[in-house]
Amino acid sequence: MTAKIVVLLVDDHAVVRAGYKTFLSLSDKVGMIYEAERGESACQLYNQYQPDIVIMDLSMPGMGGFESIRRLVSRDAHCKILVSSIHNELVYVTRVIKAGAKGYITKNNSPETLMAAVYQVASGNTFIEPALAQQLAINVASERGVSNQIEELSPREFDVFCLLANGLTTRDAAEKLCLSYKTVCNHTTAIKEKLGIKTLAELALVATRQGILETFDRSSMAMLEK
Amino acid sequence: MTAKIVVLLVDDHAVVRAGYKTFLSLSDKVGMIYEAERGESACQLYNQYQPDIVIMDLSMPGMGGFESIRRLVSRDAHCKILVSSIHNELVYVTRVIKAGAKGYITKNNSPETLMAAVYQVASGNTFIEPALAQQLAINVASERGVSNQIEELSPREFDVFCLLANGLTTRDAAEKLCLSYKTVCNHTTAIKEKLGIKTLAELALVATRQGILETFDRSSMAMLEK
DNA sequence: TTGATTTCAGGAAAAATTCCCATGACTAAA
DNA sequence: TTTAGTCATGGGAATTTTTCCTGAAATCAA
Repeated sequence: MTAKIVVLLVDDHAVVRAGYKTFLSLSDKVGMIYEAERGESACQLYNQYQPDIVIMDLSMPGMGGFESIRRLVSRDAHCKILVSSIHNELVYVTRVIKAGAKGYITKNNSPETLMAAVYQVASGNTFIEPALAQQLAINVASERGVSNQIEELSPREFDVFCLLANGLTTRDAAEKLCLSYKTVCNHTTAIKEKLGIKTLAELALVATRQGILETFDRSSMAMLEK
Repeated sequence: MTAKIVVLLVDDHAVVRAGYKTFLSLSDKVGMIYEAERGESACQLYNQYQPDIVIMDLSMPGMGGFESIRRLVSRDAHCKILVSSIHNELVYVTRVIKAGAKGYITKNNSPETLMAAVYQVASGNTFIEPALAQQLAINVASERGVSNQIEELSPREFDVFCLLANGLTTRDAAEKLCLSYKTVCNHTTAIKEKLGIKTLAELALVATRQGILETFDRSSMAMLEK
């Protein structure tokens, strides 16, 4: 057996990091575990320790998970990133893989599944959570784009889409993405065009209906629908 | 000190539960820790073990955190629920407390804060995360109700609000309401001001969270106003 | 009646958006 | 290697939307 797996854990929630550490330490193949709260420090720690695998949460403050993935990959093309997300929507899976991650699992998995994913990714393979992989396969086979028009958005457009859907102004989104205001304007126009919508409100509705935005209180909404 | 604190942990993510267990076991005042993946089983386990405190995640599949709180409280009015959420929006705090929870903290807290919250709630007090409590106090003091600013909209403003929330453009809304475009613009500005929002996307989000959708005619609006 | 509030809307100014264009980077095909 | 295509980025000008201020008419409660 080779050396132990060095892990970099990126998640803004201390509780969640503690959970991962507990799970990971069940295996004797895992060595040092470094932790980062956000994307910025993750990049720095990555360079410093050269971990065998990065386990990353998607929804983080600051630059966010997607941008973090892109940066890590642009620095080191062989960077092995396993995304662990609370989202079980297919849109995310495809996006994340496109961005350069090597694996995707949701957080409601057993330690065993997590470790299986870690081994796979750390040894250079890919790992998509079986249930999601199934759905993905079906979707692809049935010729229907994963989530219709949203899939047609370019990666950058998707970034902008997410921020706008969350209620950010064009200016705020530009700042968050470190882009010119005009660029975001142009992306926004393209997004509206592709999705066939006119207002930001529609954009937010599309996002919520696709489950891209967590609406927090689904139960009471379900009640209203009846 | 009396007997140890019996905890019921409700979160659909195994990793997160593991994190809590790690944090909680740092204290010798915590005794048994039971776990539930979702609201349904939480109710059952609650009856079975009568825990001193329930630590609950908000965003869960199935009945969801919100509904779970209501059920637990309706069964046992003295049920002590500490909500631990990834959301740091005030809306959630107030709604959760209204639903009957006794505490609210976000997930990016230290073990110490978590334990402080657990002690407080378990011993019959309440605990709101300090930072959020601050904001809440400020909001209340400045007279702006947190969640139901919608109540402050005038009837006409509410009409406009509903249309915009459904994705209509200002022009379309004006036509639908037989108003001048400028009038609708002005109403929109007033609405944004009252709700403290900047974009139509936010408007749509507020509407979804309040469960207001496709309520065009005045009759159903009158119902909502009560 | 009086004062407060709501509804309506116009004009001028400010801000946001669209549309068109150009650049550089990258990729896939010929 | 050349070519063609896409993507991301943003500038400039024109256009559209929104804000802000103003006032008039209507309603309502005290």
